[in-house]
Amino acid sequence: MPKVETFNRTNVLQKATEVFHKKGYNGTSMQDLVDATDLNRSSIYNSFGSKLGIFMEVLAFYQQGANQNFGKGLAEAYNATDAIEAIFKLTLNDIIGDDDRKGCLIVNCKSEMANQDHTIKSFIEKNQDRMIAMLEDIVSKGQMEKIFNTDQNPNQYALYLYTSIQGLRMTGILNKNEEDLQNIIKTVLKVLY
Amino acid sequence: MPKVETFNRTNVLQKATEVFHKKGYNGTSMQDLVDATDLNRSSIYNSFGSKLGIFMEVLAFYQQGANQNFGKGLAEAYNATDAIEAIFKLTLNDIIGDDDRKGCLIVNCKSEMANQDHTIKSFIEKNQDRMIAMLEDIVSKGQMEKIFNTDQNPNQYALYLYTSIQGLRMTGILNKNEEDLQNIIKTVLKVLY
DNA sequence: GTGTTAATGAAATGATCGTTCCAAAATTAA
DNA sequence: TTAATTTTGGAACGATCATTTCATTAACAC
Repeated sequence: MPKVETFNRTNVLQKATEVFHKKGYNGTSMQDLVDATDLNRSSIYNSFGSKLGIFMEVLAFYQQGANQNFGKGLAEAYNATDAIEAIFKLTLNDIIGDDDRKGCLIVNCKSEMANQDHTIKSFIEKNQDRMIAMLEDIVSKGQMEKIFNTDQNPNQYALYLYTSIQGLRMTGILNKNEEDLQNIIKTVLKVLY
Repeated sequence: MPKVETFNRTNVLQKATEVFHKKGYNGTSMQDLVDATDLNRSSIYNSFGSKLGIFMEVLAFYQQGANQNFGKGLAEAYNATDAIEAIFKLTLNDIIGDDDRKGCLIVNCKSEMANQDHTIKSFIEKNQDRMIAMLEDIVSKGQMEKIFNTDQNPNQYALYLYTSIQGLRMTGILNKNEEDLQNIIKTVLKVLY
């Protein structure tokens, strides 16, 4: 019956993610998206509804990529130490690997929009819940394995680690020295032992 | 000779700061500033040059206010423990006291613009240098007083603390629970002892 | 008071904003 | 091949963007 969507949706989201990541939500125009995706204006609106619509899909796309990375890292971890170090190592690699020093799209989005748009706010709350659940799980296992201390409960340590990751992403925007960043991570994790 | 500037510059910067803080740089329009400051468009351009011009002054104004707060807190500190706790306590109060949960203007600005505008980037680098110098000084004294350990040198600890403060500001945007935030701070500082 | 100078008010600048509209092109079921 | 359906291309929408222009108003030195 109908003509089918011809473009590669993943590819388009990839391109759109790059633009939003580099320029932020308010700094990105529809024209920027048209240029980056090689899609027509109408096609964007037809497929994503609005600027906020495509941005929400971009956020989900970005989050999915990060989750996959974490998943792989955790799969190779033999104990809680490996696991938590994998999380921070992947974050560090993401920081070091980005020559533009854009920071984390989700952290940036939180800073730009969480206090203004309810849809964004609740997306990020869910993202936070997932991150904290993951960290809590690692801490919990580490405490059962007697590798981590029990000075704080897993949820408290998870919120601490989540906070540290956000701080790391912010610092990574201006500090290019890998050794410095590794040192911060070392200090952050020391309290667990 | 000339008619003199009639408006209260501090008052105008105060109002402009509120707007930029709430909506971000790209989210704020010149019309927003006209409405908030009760100044005429021409007067804004006449006195501040451009949107980026007034924003730079807003950043300096905001930074100055924060510095004064830190200064007062540090003046009352008898030792390094008091000092570092004052810094985090003031940060916590700033987070808790803001019902809009806007986060820190400078952290937000870093996330939005540091990778795009060179003037902004260098402002924030200087701000970071000052913050780290202040923290380094506290750590240094604490180590001399034998209150803090010497596992890391003052500069390394300072960067760690700076990173933690940024993380705290990000977490504070969505987490309203003061107890949780205090707990994070406790965990952050534990590594020093 | 007069002359000088700069701040002000209000309108207008061209560019760009996000979004819509509609005819044309393209795809599939029949 | 035809009919049905939806994507596409491109122009256009009104609104808003940051900035400029200029006549008017107000303050100071003399």
